[in-house]
Amino acid sequence: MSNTPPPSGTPTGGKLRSDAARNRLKVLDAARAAFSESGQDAQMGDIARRAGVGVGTVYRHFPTKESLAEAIVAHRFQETLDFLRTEVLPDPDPWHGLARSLEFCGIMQEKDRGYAETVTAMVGGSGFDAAAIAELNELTDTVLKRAQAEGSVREDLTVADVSPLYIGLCHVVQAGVPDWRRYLGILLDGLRPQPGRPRPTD
Amino acid sequence: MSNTPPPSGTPTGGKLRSDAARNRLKVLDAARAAFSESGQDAQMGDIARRAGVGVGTVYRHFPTKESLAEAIVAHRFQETLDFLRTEVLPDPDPWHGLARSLEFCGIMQEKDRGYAETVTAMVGGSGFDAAAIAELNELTDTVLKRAQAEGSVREDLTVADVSPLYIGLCHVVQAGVPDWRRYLGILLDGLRPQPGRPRPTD
DNA sequence: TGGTAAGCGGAATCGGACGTCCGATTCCGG
DNA sequence: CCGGAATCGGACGTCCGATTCCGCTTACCA
Repeated sequence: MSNTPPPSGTPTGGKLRSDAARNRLKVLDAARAAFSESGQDAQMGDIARRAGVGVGTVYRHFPTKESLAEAIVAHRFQETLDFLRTEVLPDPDPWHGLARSLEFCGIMQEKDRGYAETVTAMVGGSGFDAAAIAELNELTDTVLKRAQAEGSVREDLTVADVSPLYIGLCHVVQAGVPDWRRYLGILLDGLRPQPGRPRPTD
Repeated sequence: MSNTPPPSGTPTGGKLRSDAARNRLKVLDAARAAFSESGQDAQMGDIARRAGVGVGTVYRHFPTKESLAEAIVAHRFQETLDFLRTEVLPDPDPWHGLARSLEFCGIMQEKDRGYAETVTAMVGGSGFDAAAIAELNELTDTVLKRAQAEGSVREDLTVADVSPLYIGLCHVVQAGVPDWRRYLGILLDGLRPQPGRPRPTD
């Protein structure tokens, strides 16, 4: 016992020795690549190799594979928030913004086999930085309300209805459906105000 | 070498000794239960235990875990086809039939953690009884065309557009979204003839 | 520059799942 | 009722990936 190396959450706790800090980044990069390619099947040994580092070093920074995976997920989460903040929220056309945010999810999934897992975690809100979750919901809610205000989205939808769309889309992409954008089109049409069926409440 | 135990595809090749036949069924049942609970993570040892049989027996009937999994998938596939044949096709209301077939998928997924995998395989048509795949497509196509004929579904949809819906839905259910039926509702609305946007071709 | 604690590398260890093997047991035709 | 072919059962071998351990190296400060 007597062992509690720097908690090593994403934010580096105390200062690290310069080489340690450098290695930490190399490991994160390598892990990002490995998880993107292989999802949870990525191997610690492989990550170490890609990082040009020994396994021991990987474990020094992230005590378990799971903790490393979490760090990657958190990073992807931030990337997603960034996109919403800088691209979707400022979009003058709320409907377009909403569509783009879904498309973004599909594109990410194409590049990153682990993205679906991230999305599921985000939506499920499981064990996450509460602030990040809150911001995500707030951003989504804002865009949704704006779109409803301009009449481009049905009135009865809430954030809780939109979240699952991301999950479904990611997995459709993951399953290798080549023109997932067509699927996305169907989803989007389902969000439009429905003429004959104005309020599918319940 | 010199070994090629009864090919052991789903249809029992030659006659089995009575106890062997009995055990084969016990194994299949146990496997069904195990895969339903744990998906691909189900363990051979556990399956044997549930079946009240030694691992050796399991391996006698299914030379690898994968072959056992395939048998289960094939079984689920047949169940699905049965549902389409007996419940959806005869439904006088094609739209209702279509909706029910999607709902069926959600319900199966709730009961069976491995169902999404089955659906993905069915849709991808990977390594499957070609006849079964053909029937699946034909059934779906028939229902879809009927619905289009009565004007309840947009004209531009094809089987290829509908299949991904199943994949997405399964995974939404799998992710634990409690009211996935609401998600299903959005999907279905997206299938309706779209007033302002009649032909999202491309 | 020397001392030293922080870091490093990677061989060795652990654990656990699949699949094999073979002696014991059970069906079934004659 | 018998003999042996077909089956069983489950201990054991194999493989593979995560994690640990520890002697060696290096950054950093007085």
